[in-house]
This record gives sequence, structure tokens and C-alpha cells, in this order.
Amino acid sequence: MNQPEIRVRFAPSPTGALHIGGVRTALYNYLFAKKHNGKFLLRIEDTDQNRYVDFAENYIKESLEWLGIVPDESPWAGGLCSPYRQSERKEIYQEYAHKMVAEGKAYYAFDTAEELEAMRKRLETEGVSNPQYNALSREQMKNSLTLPKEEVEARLKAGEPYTIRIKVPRKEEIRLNDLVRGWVVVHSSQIDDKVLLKSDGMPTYHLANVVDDYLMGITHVIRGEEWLPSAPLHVLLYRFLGWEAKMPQFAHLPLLLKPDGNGKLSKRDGDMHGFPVFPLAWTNPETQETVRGFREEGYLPEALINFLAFLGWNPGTEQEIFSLDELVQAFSIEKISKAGAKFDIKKAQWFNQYYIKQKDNAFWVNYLLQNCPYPLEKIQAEAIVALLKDRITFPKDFWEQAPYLFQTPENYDEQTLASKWTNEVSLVLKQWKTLIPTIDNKDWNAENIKHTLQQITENQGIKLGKVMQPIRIALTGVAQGADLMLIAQIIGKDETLKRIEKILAKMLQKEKI
RNA sequence: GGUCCAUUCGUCUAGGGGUUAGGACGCAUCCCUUUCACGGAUGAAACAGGGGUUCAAUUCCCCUAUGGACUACCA
Repeated sequence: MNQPEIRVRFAPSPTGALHIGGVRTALYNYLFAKKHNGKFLLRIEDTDQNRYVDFAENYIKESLEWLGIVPDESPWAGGLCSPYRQSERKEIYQEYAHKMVAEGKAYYAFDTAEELEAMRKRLETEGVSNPQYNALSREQMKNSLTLPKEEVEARLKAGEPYTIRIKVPRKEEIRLNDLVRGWVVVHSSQIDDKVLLKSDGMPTYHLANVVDDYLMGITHVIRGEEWLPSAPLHVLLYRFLGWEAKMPQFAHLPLLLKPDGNGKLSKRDGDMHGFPVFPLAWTNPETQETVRGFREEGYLPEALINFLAFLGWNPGTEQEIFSLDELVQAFSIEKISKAGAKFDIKKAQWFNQYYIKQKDNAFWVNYLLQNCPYPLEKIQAEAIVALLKDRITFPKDFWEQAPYLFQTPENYDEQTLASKWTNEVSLVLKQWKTLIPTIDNKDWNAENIKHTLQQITENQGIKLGKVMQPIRIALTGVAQGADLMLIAQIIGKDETLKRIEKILAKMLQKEKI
């Protein structure tokens, strides 16, 4: 017997920027599909017309492409199960919904929003803790179960708005074997008669996802834990539709939680703690509201992937660094953890730093040439990359962490200056200033520069360490940074001289006062 | 409130009836060094609580506590 092909799907709704939790769900689906040589599909769940946001679909596409987790089948790539937008599959859901009504597994409901509200109020005052439209309360409502057949037909014929609701059995245990959590049992009395088809003719999520997963041959549903409570309803739908034998296996992923305290990670947390919770920056076209993105903050896709993979999953070995391909090889649903994972941006930064170091210098030279806001020669870029690559967390640190490579310092670390500046320093600098011009332009490199400085300090019997710190401030303005002699090499002979003169002028003036 | 899910260092987690409870991030100290990083070394740091079962429980069972998700004609 041939094993059926593994087919999984990521099914976001285009309501705005794709949340990072959704990205992780997509990643796990991708990893599982690739691991088993299966297919990863993307389906757009745009059944709520009110929440539809233009460009959101494109945002999803771009995010996944940036991360390299590209679906095999999707609205834009096509596939045998087209269309992959639920709004374009409206008739399909209607057909199944009506079929269920005909078979007595669902029914028409004509209740208005006000009537539903009144029902809930009534039940609450009667002391019902969980008011719902169910086997009991539906008897009091306006639906094809309570209304005379003629009236139902008349209402339908008159074009009166209606919904189709599932007829959940009164007393029954519904069980499902979740791949992450094991058996989950829910009593049918806890599930209400959920709307399957809305009065605008669109399906709700529950109907649409079951119908599509079946029609698209989905073998495993890997989704967030927020879907766990409604999973029994979906099991019921598979049964009512006669698809139980082909029902996919479920795996409900642990949630991504706020870094401090608890609760689902939200957009607010990103704003509060100063880190992105979305893959890409995004401005809502209607509200002009903007959110920041991992990509724009300077996170590398491989770092984000590695970080996200470990939020709720672990290979069981001590290896922490994984490329996408390695993750594919190592991934298994059994290793997914059950408890929610708090979002720790520090770990993401560590991964980023690691992957920056991993990339070869040529990559960063090219990056600098294209992105550095200051004018730059290739030879300078090469020196800068060699100097800073191992010290930075984000690519923009190349210039933000070391502005002195590009500009003469305006301000100096006065505190360090006050404690480290001595007459000896002043003397050394004055001598160095006269010695530097003796270095040929072609010989202007860290080694020779250091040599001249050493000559002076040795002659004067001064320890090099004594003067390095104040000289560093003279050349960079700050008290910390990479190898000073290399910095001097990068900024050039003229600029080095200029900076020495500047600090001498400044300190001399101070002495006079 | 009801239903469901969860609970090992601050965080992500490994482990699983008998372990010095392992790793990583972060933190601290030391080394390297012209400083700061990087790198290296070392260290502090955890089985939510209570009952069982058992010779033995962090591991299995129950309860409690805590946290979370869901509870729409949203997904």
C-alpha cells in the first residue's frame, strides 16, 4: 500500500500584518511537509468581508518568501485544488451546507441579532452559566426545526436572510487524538449549534476549513492552540459530511506568550518592549497605523527561522544552530512541546549576531556598499567589515555603532578624558603628529601606524597602555571600540592628523582656562 | 462563570521511577586584550504545592493553586 502524500496547509486570513505566531505555524507546517516529501499549501481564509484588508495577502506572500518557506500550492502559485481563496469557493460551501440541511444534520435559522441577544439574556437570568444556541435553546428559536415546513419555505422563497447552523447532538462524547496533546474529549453539550453558513452566503471558518481541508487532501492540520476548543466541532463536521475516514490528524501548537507576565503575544507587546512581532514592517492602508518588522530591524531570515523553530520545539539534542534544511531533517511533531513559550527577544538577537558572523565578508562588503548611508570605497568597506563583523548584532551597527569611521567626532567622552588625559598624552600626541606625515600613503596601515606610536612611547619611557585610551577618545570620541590602529588606517592619514589637532586644540584651550 | 489546555533554572528547553537534574540565552567572575565587544573558562540559578502508588517519585495517579486559550453570522 502506498502511503498517501503528506499535505499540510497554512491558512491565514488577510486582515492585516501576519502575526509572528502565524509565521511559526507556517514554519512548522513547512518543516513537516518537507520532512515527509509532502506538499505545503497556502489557503487564504477571506470569508469575513468586513475584516478584509487590501494588500494583506501580498504581505503574507512577501513574508513567507523572505523567510524561504514558500508554499507549493497557493493563490499565486496555483495548483490542482484551485482556487485557494475561500471567497472564490463560495458555491462549494453552500452546496455542502445545504446538503447537510437536507440530511437533517443542519438547519436554517432565521433569528435576528436582537433575538439572539434576547435569548442569551434570557438564559442568563435563568441562571444558565453558558448561554448557547444548542439542543435545548434551539427549540425556542426561529428555525427550520421549530417553524412549520410551509413557513420555512415561504421565508426562503421571500428571500429572507438566514443562516445554516449545525445540529449538534445533545448527549455525546466527541474525542480526538491530538498529535501534540493526546486524547482530548469534549461533551457535545459544550458545543453550540455553530453557524456554518452566514446570512451573506459566506461560510464561517468552521465549515470552510473542514470542506477545504477535505477537498484539498490535507492529511495533517497543524495550527495554533486557540483552535483546540473548536476542534471537536470540526470532528463532528467530518462525521456529518461522511468524511471521517479521511479526516486529517490534528496537531495544536503551543501559544507564543508575552515576554513578561502571561497572555498571548500581541502587537502591543512589541510596541511596549521595543521589538517587532511581525516579520515585515506594515502600514495599514486604511488607518495608516504602522508596525515594525523583523526584516527592517535587521534580523536575518535564517536567524528568525532558527529562533522561531525553537519556540515550542526542540530536537532533543544539544544542537541549537539549524539551517532551514537542517530543521527539515530534524523536525518531528513528537518533539513539539505542550506549554506556551514566552517570547525572549534577547535570544533572537543572539541568533542574529551568530548568523551575521557566519556570513562571509564579501557578503557584508556588498551590503555596506549598497546600504551604508555614508559614501564608501570598496577597500574601506572591506576593512570595516573585517573590523566590525564579529562585534555587531544588526547590520546597521556597521555604521551606527561606529559613526567615527565616517565622521570627525563632535563630542568626546569627557569623563574618561578627564581621568585619562595627562601631560604625557599631550606630549605623545604632539610628537605623533609630526611623525605621522613621514609614513608614505602606500604604507598607511595599522602595523606602521602602531610602530610610529611605539617609537615615541618607548623613547619617552611611557607605557603604551597609558596613552591608548585617551588617544582612542581623540580619534573616535568614545572610550570603547575595535582595534584603534585599524580605525586610524580606515579613516586615513589626513583625517587622523585632523583629529589629533582637534583634540590638542581642545585640551590646550582647557589648560589655559 | 463554563469548557478545554498547560506547569523543570529569570527565559527557551533536555530528561524521566534510583541522575552531581543536562544544554542554550541572559547574568556574574576570570582569562585574552590598547578599551569595549568577540572568543575561552568558571559560577549562581529550576522539577508550583499537597496527597497517594512504590523499597524509591521531579518522572505515574488524584486534588489544589497558578497561568492560558476558547466561549460571535471573527478567523
